Formats: sequence, structure tokens, C-alpha cells
Amino acid sequence: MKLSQGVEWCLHLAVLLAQLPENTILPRSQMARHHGLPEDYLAKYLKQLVNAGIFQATTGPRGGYRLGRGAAQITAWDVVEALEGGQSPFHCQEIRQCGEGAARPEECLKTCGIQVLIDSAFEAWKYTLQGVTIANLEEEVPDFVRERNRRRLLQAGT
Amino acid sequence: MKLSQGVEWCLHLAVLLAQLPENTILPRSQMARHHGLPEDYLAKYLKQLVNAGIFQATTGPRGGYRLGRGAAQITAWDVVEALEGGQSPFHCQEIRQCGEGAARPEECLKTCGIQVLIDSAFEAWKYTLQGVTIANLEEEVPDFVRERNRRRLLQAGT
DNA sequence: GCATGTCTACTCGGATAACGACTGTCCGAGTGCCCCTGG
DNA sequence: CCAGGGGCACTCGGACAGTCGTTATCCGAGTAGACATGC
Repeated sequence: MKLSQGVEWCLHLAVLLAQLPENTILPRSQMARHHGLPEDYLAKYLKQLVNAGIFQATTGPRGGYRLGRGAAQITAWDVVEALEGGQSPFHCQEIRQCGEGAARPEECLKTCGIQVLIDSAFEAWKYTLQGVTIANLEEEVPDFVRERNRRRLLQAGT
Repeated sequence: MKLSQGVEWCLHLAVLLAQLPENTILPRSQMARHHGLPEDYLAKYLKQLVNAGIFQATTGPRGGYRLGRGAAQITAWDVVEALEGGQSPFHCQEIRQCGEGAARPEECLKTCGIQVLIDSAFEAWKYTLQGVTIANLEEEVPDFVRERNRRRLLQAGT
């Protein structure tokens, strides 16, 4: 039960983009420098966000990434799902149907109770993440931090 | 975000023990055969449960494992915690304090909003698992399956 | 017949390889801007 | 002065190693019971 660090990075970066004027484009290099992240490795995660439509990539000079849709339309779950796959942390291997004590298939019409439990716990985790958007997270950023970020990042873009 | 398969195995085995008369001892070899699991590898997980006090191990002939306490006193979370560590799926690396856009420590007295979110989602997951005990899971086992398991496993112990 | 000592078989536990996923790094493909040149 | 074309710098994207955790396997330490033996 471990999340790749890409989750933390991407959430921070999404919030960072949300702090800037809408449709602002930020190159990967600036994102990486801003938080001291390895630029090349970061690329791998950003690509996944692009594939999921959360980020939008533009190539060439003045290119970079921008939010794929409004910050209020992106939930934390969307980010986690794009990076981790969004599948249940395990898929029941139906071991009750294996080995000497195996049950016959017709005895297993009801889903394995353990699988049901894990699924419902996973749903709870998912539901919590779905309840918070990037916009919500952005609102919590102190004003002076947002101002500082804007100055630093927009200045370079001029 | 992936759980080791040991979680499924151990939950099934705990439920299996709960189906038998209290304090029944079952050797590792029988457990493994019953569900068709690799016996040697299973040992690693069982040891973790023993360390956590969920299972109790007895060595020598007629030895094996039994539940460390009543099935109603063991939650699914206890098992997951014993195997996975029970820690939050990521610990915030405070990347907001790194890189060129770093915030100063005195600006970060409030916990990172992203960390707070992940923690609350993790608590939801944990809470769900804490709400179900091995006894609850055992109740869902069909009567004829429980009977069959008792016959098979207790017979060998005679 | 009973107590005792030894021996065996059975159990768990720790140490040791093989595999796969996550992490980290490099270079190539594509594009928009800028500058130079010619009219 | 203006239009067009070429070159360049900048961007993302995919391909290639390194490291760590999970998976899998083996063998050794310890114990409880059973058996044989002597009283």
C-alpha cells in the first residue's frame, strides 16, 4: 500500500498551475526548478496526466503544460487514477476455489466476502479523494504565496 | 497503490481458523494445502501475523497456528496493518520547501493541504476496515462450507 | 506395570536467490519563433 | 519597407539502465510425543 511520489508532485503542480491566470502555459523545466524535482523523471508522470486529459501539452518554444480543464473540474482522484490506475488494490484470486478445500464454482455465486470488504474500503478512499478538487486545494494557498508564485513564473514568460 | 497478496491469503486463513472450534491449532502445511498456496512463502506472512499477536504459533508435533484472540476481537484492519505497516501511503516530502519557489519554514506552519487530504482519505479506508471483524466475515460463510471444512481439517487432527 | 531417558518426526523461523516495479537518465522528433535575404 | 524562406532554439515524447521491494525457495533450530529399556 504505497503511492508513487509522482502523486505528490503532480498534485502540487496542478495546484501551482491553478494559481496562475487561466490557460497559462508552463514548461516542464520551470515546474521542475520551482519545486526542485528531477526534470526528466517528472516527464514520465506528466505524460500520464496528458494521456488522461488532466494536463494539456504544447510543444515548441513558449510551449509547456496547462490544465486540461478548469481546476474545479479536476478532482484529486482524477490525478491519482491517472497515475496509479484506479483499480482496487487487489483482485481476489478466488483462492477459495483452489487447493484441497476448494469450493465448486456453483458454490461461489456470491462474491467473496473479503473482496467485497476491500472494495468497499477502497470506495471510501476513492470517495474522499473525489470530494476535493484542485480548485479547493488552490484556495488554501496563502495569498502572499500565490502572489509570489505569479510574479516569479509569469515574469519569465514575458 | 497495491496490496501484497498476503493480505488476501491471511484474511482467508483467519476466517478459516474462525470456522473451527476455539483454539484449534492448524499446521502451516494444512493451511497451504487447503487453499493451494506455496507453503514456504506463506510462512513469511504468518510470521508477521504472529509478531502482531493476531496468530499464535506452536512448534513441534501437533503444533501450528491458532488465533491469538477471539475472532470478534480481530478486525480486517489489524491484518492489513500487520502486513503492510499501516502507514499513510505517502509521507509528504514538503516539496513546497524545495527548489527555486521554496517557501520558508515559518511560512509552512500549516500542514500541507495535500498531505491533509491524503491522510483523510487514508483514514476513510482504515475506518472501513476497522469496522469489520474476522467474526463478521466468518458469519457469511455458508453452513455447508463450514461443515465441510470442519470435517476435513479436524479429521486430520485426530 | 511404571518411570525414565533417548530418539525421531514434525513444527516454525531465519537466511538466501529470482523477479518485477518504481526510480532515474539519456537522446531523438517535432514545432513555433526569429532573423536574414531578396524584391 | 515588406514578404518569404531557412535556420535555430526550445519543447515534449519515447527508449534505455539502476535500485529497491515483493515474490519464491531452501535449510537449520527447537520441541513434543513415542518408543524402548530398566527397575
